[in-house]
Amino acid sequence: MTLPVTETRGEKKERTRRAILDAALRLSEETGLVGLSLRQVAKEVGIVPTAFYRHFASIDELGLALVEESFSSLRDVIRDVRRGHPEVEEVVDRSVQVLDEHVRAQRAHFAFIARERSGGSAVVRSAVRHELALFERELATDLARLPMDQWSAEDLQVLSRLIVVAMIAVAEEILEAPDREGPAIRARARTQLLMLVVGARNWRSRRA
Amino acid sequence: MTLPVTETRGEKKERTRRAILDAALRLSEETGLVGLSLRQVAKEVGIVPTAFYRHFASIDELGLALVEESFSSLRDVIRDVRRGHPEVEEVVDRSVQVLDEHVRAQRAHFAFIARERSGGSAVVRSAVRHELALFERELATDLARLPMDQWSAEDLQVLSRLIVVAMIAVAEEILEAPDREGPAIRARARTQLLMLVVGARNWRSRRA
DNA sequence: TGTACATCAGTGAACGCGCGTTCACTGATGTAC
DNA sequence: TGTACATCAGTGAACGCGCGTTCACTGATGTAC
Repeated sequence: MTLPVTETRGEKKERTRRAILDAALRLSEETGLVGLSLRQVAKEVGIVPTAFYRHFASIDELGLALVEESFSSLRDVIRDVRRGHPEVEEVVDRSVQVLDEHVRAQRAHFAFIARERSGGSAVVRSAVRHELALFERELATDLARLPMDQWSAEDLQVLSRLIVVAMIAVAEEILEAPDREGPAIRARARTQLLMLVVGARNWRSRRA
Repeated sequence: MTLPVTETRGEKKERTRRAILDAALRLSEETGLVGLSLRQVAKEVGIVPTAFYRHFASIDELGLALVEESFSSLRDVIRDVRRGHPEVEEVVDRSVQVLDEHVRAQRAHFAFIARERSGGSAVVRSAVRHELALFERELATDLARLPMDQWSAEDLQVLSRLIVVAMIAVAEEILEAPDREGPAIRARARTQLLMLVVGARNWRSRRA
């Protein structure tokens, strides 16, 4: 334990808030956010149930905070891929590698998105879907920078959707499979993205 | 009401069982299967809570029955596409049309699969994933009949996965969007499948 | 630096509620003779 | 066809439990002077 002497009231509160978020993330991996009770979270954190209200007005509000956190982790994937400014030839390999690393490093965040996207609480579910829609658009603008500038905005959006749903499925596989299956999953993910890229490359000519 | 005189005890029981399944399907559309209580279902059906046990040992067992029903509806999609024995050129249009019809006709079944695939009950979730894996393999054998016979089994499997996750996403869009957006969703679904087909057509040559 | 007061994270008792499950039961339907 | 008994879907009371939420509180930290 850190020395309480050096900790201000605000720092202590923030630490408890953090503990609540972590406990909720951990406990909801088994039951989903709907299966989570305020009392369970409080018990896990080591506070009395009513103290929960000093930090969040409800489990739903806690859920919205987790949506933000989790999507921050998701955006890190794009940012990290982009940071390597890979050539077109290697963008697939780099994307799969970065996705795999981030999913393993932030399991709970990716599991949260995959689960709560169709999970129980209407308010959290719609927040997740909203963020996913934004994320798809961000990806579409990234794709527009690749040499596919003859594409319509609609087609970029469709490709972006295909990539996002495929990669969510890959993330789910990574999360639920034992580590030793990692190489096979990455190989399949690579094939999936390559098929999408091949489709994309040949798209304009087929339409013309 | 039908005349009770003509109904045997077995028929009456089957009718109640059916009512329980329908009530569960309806009620769980709002809360997911986890959010569903035995008492809610019983109340909706118009029986006393304890009578539930004459039909199912638990909500999970009820859930497994719904998994079977729902996948029967999903398989109807493939079967109906196949029945039209479409030429390669029209298989995309026919698939989108059939999917759209079936999703609208059996909303609750498709919503159930999409939701419980990552939903709360471990036993139901794993049943859904198992069935989805079987379904993907069935689709892969169907794809093998199309003129892509040089493909490896692994690549067929990957393509099949891509199609399934994309079409589940389409089904989710159809389910949550108002009817008037139907044409736009179908157009996007068509573009998605076409991109996948274009990728598939050009796949072998790219690898060689 | 010392004192008096305000703030507020966390406490603990208490509430009413819906839950799954038990149990002994009822009475209509089905079956054996 | 009539009677005596078995079956079993559905009833109704009762249980203990965990839930979210209320309320008045404590006592350490922070602030004004």
